[in-house]
Amino acid sequence: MRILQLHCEQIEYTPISKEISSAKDIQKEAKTLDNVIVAFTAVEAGDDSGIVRRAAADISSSVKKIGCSHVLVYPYAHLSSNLAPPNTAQDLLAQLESSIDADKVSSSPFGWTKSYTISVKGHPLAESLRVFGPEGSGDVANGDAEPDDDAPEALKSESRLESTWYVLGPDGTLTDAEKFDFDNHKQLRRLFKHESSGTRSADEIPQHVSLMKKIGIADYESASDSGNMRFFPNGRLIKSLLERYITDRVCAYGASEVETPIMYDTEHPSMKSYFDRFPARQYTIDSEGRQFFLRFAACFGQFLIAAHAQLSHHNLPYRLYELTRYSFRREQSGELVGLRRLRAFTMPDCHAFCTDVDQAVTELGRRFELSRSVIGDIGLSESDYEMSIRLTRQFYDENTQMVHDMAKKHNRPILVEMWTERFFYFVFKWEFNYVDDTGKASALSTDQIDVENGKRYGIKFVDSEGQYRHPVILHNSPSGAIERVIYALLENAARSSKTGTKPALPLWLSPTQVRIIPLANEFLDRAQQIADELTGANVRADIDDRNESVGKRIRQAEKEWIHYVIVIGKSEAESGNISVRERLTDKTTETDTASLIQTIAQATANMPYIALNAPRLLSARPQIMI
RNA sequence: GCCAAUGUAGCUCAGCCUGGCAGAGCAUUCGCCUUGUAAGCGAAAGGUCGGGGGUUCGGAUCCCCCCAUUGGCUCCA
Repeated sequence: MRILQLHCEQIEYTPISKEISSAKDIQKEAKTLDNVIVAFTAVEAGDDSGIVRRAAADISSSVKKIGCSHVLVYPYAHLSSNLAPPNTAQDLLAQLESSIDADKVSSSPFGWTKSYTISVKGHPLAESLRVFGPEGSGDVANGDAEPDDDAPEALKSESRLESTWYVLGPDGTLTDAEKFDFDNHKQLRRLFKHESSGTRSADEIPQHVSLMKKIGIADYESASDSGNMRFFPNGRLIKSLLERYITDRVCAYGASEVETPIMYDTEHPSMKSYFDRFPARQYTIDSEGRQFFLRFAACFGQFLIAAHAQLSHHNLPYRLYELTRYSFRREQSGELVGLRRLRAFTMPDCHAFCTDVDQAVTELGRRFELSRSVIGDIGLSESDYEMSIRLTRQFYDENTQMVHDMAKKHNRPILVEMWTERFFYFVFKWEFNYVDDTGKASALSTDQIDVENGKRYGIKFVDSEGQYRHPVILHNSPSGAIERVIYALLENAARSSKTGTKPALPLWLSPTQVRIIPLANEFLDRAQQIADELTGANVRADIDDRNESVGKRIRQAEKEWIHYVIVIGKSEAESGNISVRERLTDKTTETDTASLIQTIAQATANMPYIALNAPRLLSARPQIMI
């Protein structure tokens, strides 16, 4: 049985014509009801009185919570593709109507096509979908309703979730977070407040929102859904470089890259029980009567591949990797901000299938080092992020040494949330969080020890004694979402400009690394030669050949955060040298192309190179930057 | 999703309170200048004042609804 429950200002419906012969004859007149909970109900094959009782109890509890005591039961076949026979449905609907505990319960006619107009109230409990199956199968609640008796196990558990907050020092001391002296760890205090209480104070727009537009990285696309960004050439280039770098590193660590579908059948047994564990907001898509959801991570695709593989303990850890473009999460509209929180985002997602928790713990250590190294090479320093750990007390007691080793490596205090029992699929999880100047914390890198999904997805390996066992699974994103990395880099740039340093992107990510400015048209050929030399040495160089003053073109290069500017005039054309202005030091030096190439090669060593993603001549380039 | 603020030229914003010709700077185009390290000079073009409805002789301006962005709440697998 499926019930779409709507708290309405008003509903007006008019019976039009009989659809089935067993429908009762009635008068075709319009009916209007005000302030009413409308329960659009589809009775499905296999439904019985027990299910009706649970559905009635659920609606009754909504009546109490919402404080509206008029219910309209509205037969609505369109909620299901697996309907009960009409006679059964009519019986059960009548039972439902009489079992709801409310001052007034009415129903609209069964078996008639009806036209209706409806206006639904706007409050958190106004809309919810309930699916009631046979006893024990787990009912599903969706929408904004609070967890109640028919909510999934995970939600019920979460509401009585008991956790304690600590701070773990590099030396292994565990201090009650409330008693910890945060004076020298201001960002960690912000993280603690953000994670534990949820109260924040920010009255300014995060800096990266204007920066992402100003330097031509990304923008909102009003023709799409909120939280789906468009990336301009500069942004696409930066994303490509980050994606390539992270993918190379994950493959070098030992993962095999795969590609999996972005949509999955909601009725697939593994998905169904996963949803029951994590009823989240998804995009859904209909195709020939099947309903699909857009993936919110790469887990499903990789798990289904692993379930298909013939695994033995010799193969483990088995590491799969995918760069998801995209992962989709239909976050509430009020939660979306710039590049920090999106509905469609790019995420490196690497799973490792391990024989047991011990092997998982060892593997986790390797991935911790990988993540630290990746996040550092990308351009974020250790002081830019704070670490947090979530774990069960039992896991802590059994793996104290490993947790303390991580703390020692991190070498700064770590925020710890410890649960008395396990509610989620993981027993342990660490995260690096970027804390921005508005006090918001966002997770970047993360890894988790999953002790549940091996079984759920039927992933098996043969152990040394010939027995089938389910692996323990690690879920790692070494960098976090790519968009979020760009957000962190931009926020960092904005922060440095507040302290008097010029804002900049790391050189290896700069869309233009060298700008060449010919003083007059006659020097354009020489500028082209230099640009050719630089390009040949994997340096992104372009030429501002516009008929503008030198001052203006320098200023333009400054606004684009271009690290090196070369001005070519008469003396350079004659001497063969170049005059290079280095933006961060504000110094102009006379040198030659080869040594500039060497300087740049050293500063971008080991990082990938992708060619300029725009016409070389600025005169040929439309303006996107603001 | 809820509450609040904001939405005017490609961008940043004035005008709105107190209704009466749609404005500025930057960017764009054209012309002049032929440039030496953060804005050379002049002119032109550029508008569904977020969308819809209402009040009014007349609405960017007042009222209602909707959409988007941002902040707070909630949420964040």
